[in-house]
Parts: sequence; structure tokens; C-alpha cells
Amino acid sequence: MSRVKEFDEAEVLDQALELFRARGFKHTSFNDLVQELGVSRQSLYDTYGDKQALYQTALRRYLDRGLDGIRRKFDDATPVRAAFASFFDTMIAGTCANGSPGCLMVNSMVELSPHDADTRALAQAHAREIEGIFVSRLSLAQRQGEIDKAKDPVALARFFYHTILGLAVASRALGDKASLQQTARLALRILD
Amino acid sequence: MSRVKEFDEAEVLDQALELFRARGFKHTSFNDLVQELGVSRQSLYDTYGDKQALYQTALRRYLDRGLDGIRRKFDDATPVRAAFASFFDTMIAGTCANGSPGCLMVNSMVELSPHDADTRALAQAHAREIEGIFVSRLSLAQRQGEIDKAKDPVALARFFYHTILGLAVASRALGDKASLQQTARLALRILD
DNA sequence: CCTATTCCGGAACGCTCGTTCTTTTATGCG
DNA sequence: CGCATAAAAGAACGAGCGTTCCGGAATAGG
Repeated sequence: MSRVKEFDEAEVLDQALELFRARGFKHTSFNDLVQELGVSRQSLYDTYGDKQALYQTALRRYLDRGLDGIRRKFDDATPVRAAFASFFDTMIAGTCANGSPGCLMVNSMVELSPHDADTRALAQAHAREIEGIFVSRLSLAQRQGEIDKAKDPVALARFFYHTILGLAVASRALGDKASLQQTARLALRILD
Repeated sequence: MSRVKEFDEAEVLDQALELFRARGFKHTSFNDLVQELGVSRQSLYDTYGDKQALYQTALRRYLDRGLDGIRRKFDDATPVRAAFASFFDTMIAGTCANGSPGCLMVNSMVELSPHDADTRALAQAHAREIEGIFVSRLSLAQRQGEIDKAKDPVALARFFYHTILGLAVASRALGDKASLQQTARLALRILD
């Protein structure tokens, strides 16, 4: 049926994602997208809807990919300390890549959460999701004697989540990889 | 000499600061400023220069106030643990106030650092400043036997700085005060 | 009181934004 | 082979942006 698309829908979405990640929502104009994605304005509207819809689609894609990675890392087989260490490594490598764009969710939390209820709700849900994964893995670790049973898994999970947020900001604005790794190493000591 | 200003220069600057803090640079239009500060467009330009100059003046004011507060808290007389605990308390109270606007510096780091060299340099300098204060107080604490001498003061300082960043983001986007306090308490355990 | 100087309010400007409309081009199906 | 359908390209639109210009209002100094 009719003419065929001249671009890969998913691939262009990822390019838009990286643009939004690097520059933010407001600082990325539709003209920027048209120009740097190499796709015409009309095609972008036809394919993804308006600018906000494109952003949200990209954000959700980003979050899904991230959560998948986290769930894979925090499976029951991997020791908790190793899981957190590996997670921090991967995250630092990811947020520092390509000119330290940081984390799209963290950037969205700062830029959009206060005046966009959808983004705020998404951020809160995502935070709960991550904390949930951490809590269940930490609880299992307690039952298996990996970490002290006196500790509060929920508090630990939130602590790690907050650490992630801090690293994402530092990565974006300061970009000192060694510092981030140092902090990650120290944060892990909370499990001892 | 001639007519007198109808508004308090410092007071209006603080109001602008709060507006920028809550909404960010791009999301705060000059019309917003005119309307909500109750000062005419021309007067704002005459007094503070253009929008970017106003923002930077407000940011520097904010940073100076913050650094003063930190230096006061981390004087040699106050025990380190108490100083950090008090700092976290004050910070959580401040970033959560008035609808959780977060920290203006952290917001700037996320929104502006990547494409504004001045802001980036300011952020880096500010980070070094805070880390410096922490390092000297932590070193003193080691000499006085308050904390273990085997620990690296620089690493500890960076860890606390990164924790601050995380709390600022969480405060702005999630606004769960109890969680922040919980994390602050856990972070302090790094000194044990 | 008069004048020089500053402040203020509003109209106006040029520009960029996100979005839509129009036209042309290309393709799959009967 | 057309014909219906969808994609792409570009012009165009209204709205909002940051900024400037201008004329009137107010006040301190001579």
C-alpha cells in the first residue's frame, strides 16, 4: 500500500532521544530535530505526533530499556554487591558517553517534573519501580545472609536510588568519571 | 538626583531567583518576570540587564548565600557528624520548601551546563569550593580523632557532594521529605 | 519654580517557536 | 497500466519570545 518510509522509525527515535538527552526538551527545537535527524518535519509529525509526544515516546523507550537492564543485573543469581557495582559501572559509562549527556529521566525530572504532571507521575512511578527491584533483591540477600538483617532494605534502596540521581547530575555537569567511580565505591560500603 | 526606584533591588532579585528556581531559565519568560515581580520590563532591564544577566546575578547571590551557610556550619568547633547532619537537615528543609523547587545550582547544572560554558565553569568551581570545605573539615576531624584516619577525605567529600546532588533532584521531582532524611542518615554512616 | 535626570508603562520590533497546509513524488494493488 | 494512498519537501501561519524605543511621570538640586 503506497509509498514506503525512507527512514527507520526506531533508529530515528533513538537519535531524537539522544538529542533530547543532550539538550533538554525546551532547548531542542523542532527545526533541530528536522535538521539533525534528516527527516522532514511532516514525516516526524506523521510518525510520532507533536514534539511532546515524540519526547514522551523517547523517554518511555529509554526507561523501558533501562529497567530491562536493571532487572537483568539484579537477578537472584548475582551477588548483591556485584550487582550494584556492575550497575554503577554501566551507568557511569552510559551517562558519561557522548559528551556526558547524563540520564534522560533525571534531566526530565529537573526540567519538566515541576510543571508537567505526566512527567512527574512517570518519574515517581519509575522511582518506585527501581526501588522495588532493589528492595526485593536486598531482602533476598538478607535471607541468604549476604548482608546484615538489621538493615532496612527500603532505606538502602532509596539510598542507592538517590545516589544514582546524584551521579547522573554530576556526570552531566562536571563529567569527572573518576570521581563518580570513587563515590560509587564508597556508596557500596553502606552494605557492610 | 531625579526620580527614586519604586522597588527594593535585592528583594525583587530574590523573587526572580525563586521564579527561576521553580521553573528554570527557559520556562520562565520575561513576561512572567514582569507580571509576577510587579516591576516594569524597562525597569528590570535598567536594573539587572537582560534575562541571562538577571539569572546569573540571582544564581551567584544564591551560591554566595549557600556557601556562607556551609562555612558557618562547618566551623572547627562543630563535630563533623553534627555539621553534616545539620547541613542535610537545613538543605532538605530548604529544597522542599515552597513546592519543592530544588536547588538552583543543581537545576542550572542540568538545564544549562551542557550548552553554557559560563554556567558549567561556575558549577565546577562551586563543586570544588564545597568539596574543599568538606575536605578541610574532614581532615581536621581525622587529626582530632573524630573519624578513622584510613579514610580518604577527598573521596568522602565527593561522596557527600554527590549525595547532595541526588537529594536536590529527588526533592524537586519526588518531594518525599521522609525519604530524603532517611538517605541523609544513611549517608552519614560512611563516616563510621 | 525649573530643569536635568531617572524611572516607568506600553507599544512595537524582529525573530524563532511549534504546528499546519499545499504540492509534489513515490509506491503497492486491482 | 493507472489509481488510490501515503511520504516527503517547503512555504506559511499565528503565537510567544527577548529586547528596544518612546513618551509621560516623578523627584532631587540649583
